[in-house]
Amino acid sequence: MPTMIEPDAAKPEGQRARGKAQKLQRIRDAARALFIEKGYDDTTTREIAHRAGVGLGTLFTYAADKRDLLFLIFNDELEAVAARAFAEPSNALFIDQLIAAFHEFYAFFAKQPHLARFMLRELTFYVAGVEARRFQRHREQIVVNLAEMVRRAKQQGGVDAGESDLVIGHAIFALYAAEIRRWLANDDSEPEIKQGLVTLRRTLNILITGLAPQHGRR
Amino acid sequence: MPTMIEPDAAKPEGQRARGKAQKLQRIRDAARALFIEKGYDDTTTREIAHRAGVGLGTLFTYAADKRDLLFLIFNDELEAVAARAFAEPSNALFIDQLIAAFHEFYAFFAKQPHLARFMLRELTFYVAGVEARRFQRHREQIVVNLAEMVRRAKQQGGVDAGESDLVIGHAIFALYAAEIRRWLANDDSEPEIKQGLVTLRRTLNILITGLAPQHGRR
DNA sequence: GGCTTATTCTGAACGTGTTCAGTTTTGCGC
DNA sequence: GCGCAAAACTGAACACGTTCAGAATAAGCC
Repeated sequence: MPTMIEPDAAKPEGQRARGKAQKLQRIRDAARALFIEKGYDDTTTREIAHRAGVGLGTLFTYAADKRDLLFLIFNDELEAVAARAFAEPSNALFIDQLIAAFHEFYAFFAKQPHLARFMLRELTFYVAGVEARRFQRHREQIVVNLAEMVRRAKQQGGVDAGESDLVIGHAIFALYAAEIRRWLANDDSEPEIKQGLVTLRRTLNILITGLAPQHGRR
Repeated sequence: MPTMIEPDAAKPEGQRARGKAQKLQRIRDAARALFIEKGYDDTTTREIAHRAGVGLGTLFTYAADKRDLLFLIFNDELEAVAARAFAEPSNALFIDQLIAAFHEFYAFFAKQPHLARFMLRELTFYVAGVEARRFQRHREQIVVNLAEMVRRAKQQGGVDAGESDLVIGHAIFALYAAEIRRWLANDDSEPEIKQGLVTLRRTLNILITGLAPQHGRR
């Protein structure tokens, strides 16, 4: 069956690009299924390649390394989560705004606590892969979003600090990151979102209220 | 030269224990030298075993895995640093007490920025090795020390927060951990301690002062 | 269609961390 | 000294992540 001039494809893409896209999707699906089924460490790259129906070497033309496969899977979802978290400005109390935003992340990570642990483990410090770098940019974007949230709260009078929005954003993110780690580290069972958010709220409240007495010195 | 009855050893230890102690020391020295010389990733366990004059398998009776070797080397020093950091109570301003304590850690990590990065990378989440667990206990101990510092500051009137000492200790540690990571992540050159502490101070000051306006609402 | 070039794919081969069955050494009672 | 059980040691073997020289395939051109 040769020279069958393009069935119905109106795409400007050649069949090369389509092949790549399909393979990428198969690799993504295979990796996701196996990572969830067997965990990150117990999944071998050979298995992923086999399940995706590609050669072992091919895997590494789509992802820089095994780590990158993990990010390849979750980056899209994670960006969607972030988009939802920082969607529209709110008039609620600043602390409630923060908790509402972070709630999205807690809910997302609670769905795959095991892999969440790995993502949070692997994100510390620089990595080589393209997707890993995307992950880190995404992280920085969250800080920027938090800074923007601080800026608005300042305007509305809910916040009045003598520091730049960005530095404050970093501080908020640091507390969130530490809390979510502690929340996920607890054990292998399904983590309790509500409980995690209560603890996070207490911690963030310290930052908002401050430690020093209102008028005291020393 | 047989039956030479113990040259001058007054130790109650048999020569077995002494042999073990010596080997452990040789392994420590070899690992430290190579890690510093070539970096963590570029050092192989074979090299370490060879340099230490032991078989490859022997290495893993002294450390659970390669990671554990890293902690095996630095745990002692790190505990000494912590002891110095939290030595005696001070009457200085709370923020100055904190900076003075963390200064010890910054100075220590600045000596081996490359390996420091690895330690901070590897410490996230549970690990198998004995030394790695010791490292985590050490981490928790710092939080406890910070909580104690908070308790004293409360008594002296420098701090007046509606939260438990331990929760506050965790928050302080979270901010410190995030800052020291950012400080070390910047590049491969020697990090500037002074600069790092300035940033840390700004961040911790936010926690102490708080974000909310003193009397305002909303 | 044929030819050439660029892209993509592939699995054998490599390097490395880790294990473990077998060997060597030590401690100890006689 | 002499056996003998326990402890410590060892390197060949294994499993896995990653690389790369060459094979296969698509694209472009006549």
